[in-house]
Amino acid sequence: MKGRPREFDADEALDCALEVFWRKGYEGASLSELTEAMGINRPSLYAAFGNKEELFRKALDRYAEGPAAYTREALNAPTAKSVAERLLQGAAEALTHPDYPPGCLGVHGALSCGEAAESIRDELGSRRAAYEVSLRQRFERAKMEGDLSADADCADLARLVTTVAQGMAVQAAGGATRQDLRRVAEMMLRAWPG
Amino acid sequence: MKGRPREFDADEALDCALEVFWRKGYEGASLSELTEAMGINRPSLYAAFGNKEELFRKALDRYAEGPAAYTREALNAPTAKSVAERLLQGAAEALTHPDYPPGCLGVHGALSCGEAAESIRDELGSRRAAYEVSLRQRFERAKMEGDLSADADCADLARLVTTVAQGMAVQAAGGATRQDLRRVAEMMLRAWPG
DNA sequence: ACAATTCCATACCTATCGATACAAATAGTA
DNA sequence: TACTATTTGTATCGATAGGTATGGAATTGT
Repeated sequence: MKGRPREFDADEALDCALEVFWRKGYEGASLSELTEAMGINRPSLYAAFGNKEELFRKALDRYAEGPAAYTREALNAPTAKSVAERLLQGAAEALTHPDYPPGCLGVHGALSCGEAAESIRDELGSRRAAYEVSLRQRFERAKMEGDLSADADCADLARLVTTVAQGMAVQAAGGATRQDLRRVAEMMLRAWPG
Repeated sequence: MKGRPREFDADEALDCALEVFWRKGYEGASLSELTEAMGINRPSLYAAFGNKEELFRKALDRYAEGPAAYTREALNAPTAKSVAERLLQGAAEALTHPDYPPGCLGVHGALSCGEAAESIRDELGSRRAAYEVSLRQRFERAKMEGDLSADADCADLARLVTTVAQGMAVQAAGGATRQDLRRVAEMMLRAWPG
C-alpha cells in the first residue's frame, strides 16, 4: 500500500452525506452542500465514492443498517402483532429522532426525484417492495404458528402496515411530534385482527 | 380591451402545468417541461402566471377544486364513519385515476422541495394542517350527533385518517394498484371505533 | 535519497436552471 | 393611417448544477 493516506474517515463522511440526503432528498442535495457537510472537496468525493448516485446508494445502505435497522429487527418479534407494534412504534421513534432529520430517507428520496434519477426511484421502490414481501412472509409464518387468525390476508395486512408507516413518514416530515405518531401507531394496533 | 389577444387558453395551460407538477413535484418540474406541456413559451408564462411559484399555487388551487375535490366533499357525508369511508375510498380512486398521474400533488410536492422552495412546503403543510382541523371538527360534530363514540379522541382520529391517506399516496406513487388501495381503505374502515 | 503513488486544492468544463430584454407581430382606438 | 397596448418568439442573462483536468504537497516502499 503506497501513496498518501486520505485525511478523512470515509464512514464519518458517509454519515454526513446521509444526513444531507435525508434532509434534502436525492436531487435536492447539491454537491456543494454534500462536500461542505462531509468536510472534503469534490475530487476527494469522486475518488472515494464514485459519483453522486453511488454515494446515495452507499448512504442508503448505511441508513438501512443504522437509523432504519428497526424495520428489519421488528421482524424478529415473537408474534404478528408484536412485529407490527415494534415496526410502528419504532417508526414513531425513528422518524422523530432528535439526532436525525425528521422523516424517512426512503420516502423522502423516492418522491423527490425527477426522471433524471429514475434509477434511484426504482431502487427505493424495489427496496420497499422487498420489505413488504418479507413482512408478508412473516405474517404467513405467524398464521402457521397460530398467533394470527387464519382468515387474515397476509398480503393486505403487510400493505396496510407499510402504508401506515409511510404515512407516518409524511407526517413526520410535515412536523408531527413523536407523541402524535405514537398515538397513530397505538390506534392502528388497537384495531389489530385477532 | 386593447392589444394583441393571447393565443392560448389560460385554464387549459394551467391544467397542463398541474399535470407536470403532479408527476415531477415542484422542483422536479423545469420551466422547459412546463412551457412545452403548456404549449406556450417562457415570456408568455411569466406574463400570464407571474413566476414558477405563483404558477404552482394556481395549479394547487385548481387541483383542490378538481381532482382532489373529494377530500372536501367527503366532509359532507352523514356520519363520521361515512366521512372516513368517502375520504379513503375516494383517495383510492383519485390516487390511481387513469387520467391523471399516480399519487398526490400535495404529498409529492411537499417532500420534493429543497430549502429554496421552503415557502411551497409551508404552504402545503398549512393546507394539510387546515384539512386535518376541519376533519377533527367534523368528528367532533359527529360525536355530538351521536354517531361517534363519546370516548373517541377526535384529533387523534383525524390524524390517523390523514396519515393513512398520505401513506396511500406514497403507495400509489410507488405503483400500488387501485385494488390494493381499496383493500387498505377497507381494512382501515373495518377497524372503525363504534 | 529517490521514485512511485496517492491525495488535496484550485480552477474550469458543459449543461441547465429560473428569469428577462428586446423587437416583430397583432389587435383595438381615433 | 397613426397611435397605443399587449402578446409572441428569439436570444440571452447570471447563477448553479454535476463532473474533471491539472499541478503541487504528502506519504510510502525500495
